[in-house]
Amino acid sequence: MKVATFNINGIKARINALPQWLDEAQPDVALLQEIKSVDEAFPREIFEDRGYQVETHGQKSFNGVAILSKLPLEDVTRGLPGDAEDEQARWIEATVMGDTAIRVCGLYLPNGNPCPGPKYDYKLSWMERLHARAQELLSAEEPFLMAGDYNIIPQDEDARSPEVWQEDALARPESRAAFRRLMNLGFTEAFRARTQGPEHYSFWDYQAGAWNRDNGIRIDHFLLSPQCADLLLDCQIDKEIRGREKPSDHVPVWVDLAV
DNA sequence: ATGTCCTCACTATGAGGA
Repeated sequence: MKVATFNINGIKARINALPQWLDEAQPDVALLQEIKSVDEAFPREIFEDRGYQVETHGQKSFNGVAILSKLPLEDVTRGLPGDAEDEQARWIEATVMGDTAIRVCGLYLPNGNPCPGPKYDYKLSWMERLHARAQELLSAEEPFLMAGDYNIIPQDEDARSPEVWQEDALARPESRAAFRRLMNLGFTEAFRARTQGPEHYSFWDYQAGAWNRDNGIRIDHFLLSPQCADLLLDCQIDKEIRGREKPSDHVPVWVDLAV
């Protein structure tokens, strides 16, 4: 089973590029971030026509996550638990009903800039809620994964120019520590389980010729529960997508699971 | 680390977010 994550940076702007990638990559499940659309305006027919079940958790203008799945989805839930006041659409869960049922969580973790400031505080508190939800899910001792735009550069090797990011919310020590605490619950970061070394990125800024200079960062991640990590066959970054017509600033990352 | 892109607003430039 192939599961992908892709921050599309707006469904309207990616109305051609996203279906084209789906047709080529043929993921069984696609976790989308930054759909920037309310649920009613999401063009679900485009994906239903391709055999995907479509579940969205959108909001106007900003954020918004979705799950596309060729396998049936059950128990879809929307919103990260832990703060009834939080209006931002950044979390969606569903159980993918293949031969082995797998709980998938799609997430768009807050950017957190500028830092320090309220946005950084929100990022860190959101990560505490993520930690709590992860603990709950781990206690079931079943295969599950949490994937999406984490807005975290885990280590210096995950940036072309780490010195530039030192004071940024994506790389600040508190951000990295929160990500490590999450990992230390027992997750496997799928990409690093298979590929070591620098020069692997999932985001290149639109500005300053970042793509042409390969000035990227790796911020889109798959965290696998122990039972899910046992199923991991492969994890790759579809880098080539960034060089296409009207691309997102992120590219898809995917895992192949022995399911 | 700004040479851009995306969305929305009391429509066509500016604000806010990344």
